[in-house]
Amino acid sequence: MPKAYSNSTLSDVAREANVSVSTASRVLNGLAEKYRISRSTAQLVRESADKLGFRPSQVARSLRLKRTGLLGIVVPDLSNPFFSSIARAVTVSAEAEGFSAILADSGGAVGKEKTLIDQLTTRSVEGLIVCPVGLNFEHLETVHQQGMPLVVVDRCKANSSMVQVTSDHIAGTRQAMKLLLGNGHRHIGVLQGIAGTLPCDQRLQGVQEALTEVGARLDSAMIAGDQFTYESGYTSARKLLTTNPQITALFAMSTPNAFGAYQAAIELGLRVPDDLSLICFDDVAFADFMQVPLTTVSQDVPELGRLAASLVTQQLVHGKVPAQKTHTIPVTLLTRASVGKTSPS
Amino acid sequence: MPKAYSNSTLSDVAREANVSVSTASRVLNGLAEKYRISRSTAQLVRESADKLGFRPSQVARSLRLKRTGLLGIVVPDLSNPFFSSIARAVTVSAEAEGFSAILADSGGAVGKEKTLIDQLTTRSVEGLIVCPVGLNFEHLETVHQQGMPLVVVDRCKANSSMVQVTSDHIAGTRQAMKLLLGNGHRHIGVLQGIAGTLPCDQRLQGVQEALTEVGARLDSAMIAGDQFTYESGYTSARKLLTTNPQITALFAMSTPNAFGAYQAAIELGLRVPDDLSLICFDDVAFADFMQVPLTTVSQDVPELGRLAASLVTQQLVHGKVPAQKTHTIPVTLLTRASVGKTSPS
DNA sequence: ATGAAAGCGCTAACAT
DNA sequence: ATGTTAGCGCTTTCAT
Repeated sequence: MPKAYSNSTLSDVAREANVSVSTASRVLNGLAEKYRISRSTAQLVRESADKLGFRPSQVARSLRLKRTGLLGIVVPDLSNPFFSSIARAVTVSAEAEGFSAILADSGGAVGKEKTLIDQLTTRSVEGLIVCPVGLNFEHLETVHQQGMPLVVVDRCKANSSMVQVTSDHIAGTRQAMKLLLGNGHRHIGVLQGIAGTLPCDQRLQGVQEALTEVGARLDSAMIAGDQFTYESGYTSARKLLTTNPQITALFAMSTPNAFGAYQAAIELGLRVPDDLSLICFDDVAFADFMQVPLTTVSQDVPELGRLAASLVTQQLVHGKVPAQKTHTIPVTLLTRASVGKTSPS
Repeated sequence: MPKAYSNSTLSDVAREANVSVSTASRVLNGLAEKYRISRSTAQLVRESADKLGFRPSQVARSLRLKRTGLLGIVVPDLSNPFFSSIARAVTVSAEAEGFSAILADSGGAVGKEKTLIDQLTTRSVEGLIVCPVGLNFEHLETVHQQGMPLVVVDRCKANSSMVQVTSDHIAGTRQAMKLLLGNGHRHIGVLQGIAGTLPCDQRLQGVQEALTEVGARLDSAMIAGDQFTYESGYTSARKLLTTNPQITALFAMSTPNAFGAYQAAIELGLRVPDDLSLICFDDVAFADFMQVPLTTVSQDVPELGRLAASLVTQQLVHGKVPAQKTHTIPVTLLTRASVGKTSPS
């Protein structure tokens, strides 16, 4: 019975089979044909390898071949379903192409993100998929310019030469706004995430565009928030709703933002959707079982990850440099119960 | 301005500094003192390294030192918040101890799990944290017996010599059952997950024990289900509720199970908690915003991951072999709204 | 206080 | 059809 995991090396196998290491290497790498190695020798080598439970050292191969088959993936928070879903898609896609992925969690800190990417390059990952914190891209640009295949997901950078994958924030937001506006809402508050990040900026732009089309404009007093978190949603919704009592609808940039807003609404005695409509970007699991099922703009999260992974593996295995820099994934409006019509006044 | 990422090697640095590679290596590894290398030489080496943007190759180091600083983590489904939360805790803890983690998703297939672990060992990971599918442990036992530091999380194996970390399923279930029984429920249906896995078996045992204490017993006709999924919960709840109309409460083994059950209840015209009480193991994000906030037995998921990671890193960096084989993490009953009293009959 | 050289396990160019 | 050998980039023993 061969040991399943051993520390025997190629030279052990060669010795056992009475052949040279090159012959052993060739056979074990399926190059027997090409080198016209006799069937009997090949067979012998394979048996020896089997007997010794030979496992080729990827480390040694990597050093020799200068290819590690390693990808790095960094996200701001893996406990956030949005990012874990991306991480899953990346891992699975990478695996299918023969790559393994080293996972890193930046905790939303740019400094940490930088350190992690540094470590990953030091480990000779062949490609990088990163969901950046989104405010500083210098370290990403640098590593990209040095020739590292790199794909940025979600919090992209405007005007960048890096390959980027993101949802269609503008179209998604416009759909959401269209629903709100079509239902008579004219005083719409915006709960924003991290200002300056592309998802945030583009959603803001979508709001503006939609408003412009109906001859309105976005008052900066109607915008609040600074994180994609529950707390930010709660605090900013409270602020907005007390300062601007004329608000009939809230557009939240994330699900946690929306839940925070919902809580704020309850505390202020506002019923959703009767007194206040609520819509948000991102989707929740089990949204249908919520007190008020949220109407959302749902992103195709696995597709973001899948595409990002494929963009780097295609480049790695087939040398296909992505023709397009910016890849935009469509989103879907999921109409549930949290948006209502304004009462005719 | 030094290049941030380059491909210059140690010998490049040595040449630049007019010293030997050994000296360069020593200085750059902080061994200058120990080898009594002159301050000026050391300084020169550092400057050269800086100038060339030298980044030591971890793969070369790994080959030489036979230490990769790599951990493997495999889970059945990273898009499940339970597992992504574990993965996060593991990654972060590992990182803090100087390790990186390769992430792998088995998709709940034992065969895949086996292949992945095989690949990971081939990549010379120094330790393994695995949330197994939970039905077959041979491959895990094997790799463990070969001396690989390995910690099993969640779906553990009874009577194993492997190091295992899991929640206190029995105590948690008994707490849940105590609540149900205290509220007068005597006809309690059980929605189980993957039969044969330890979490499933122990929860079943907890149900039995609690029932025995009040002089009742668990009828096998009151158990249904075969996965920890929504569908399994839905199907088995429908079956149980139609076959046994006397049921007043359902104990679900997972949150998705519980949501499936909730849907089934709605369709059967049963109100929760008035007509049917519902309680489940695992917790949901935003449970408070559910139509009927679920009463749950909440696991300390991050702690499961943290402990597992620490168990392997402690062994790796300090040679501390875990004294205990089985590590049980306490759980907490979170009383919300889905459990009611039976109507006096 | 520093250097030369072996060798970790593998692949591939260059023999024969 | 198979073997010899250099070398990937690093650490460390042994010299000096």
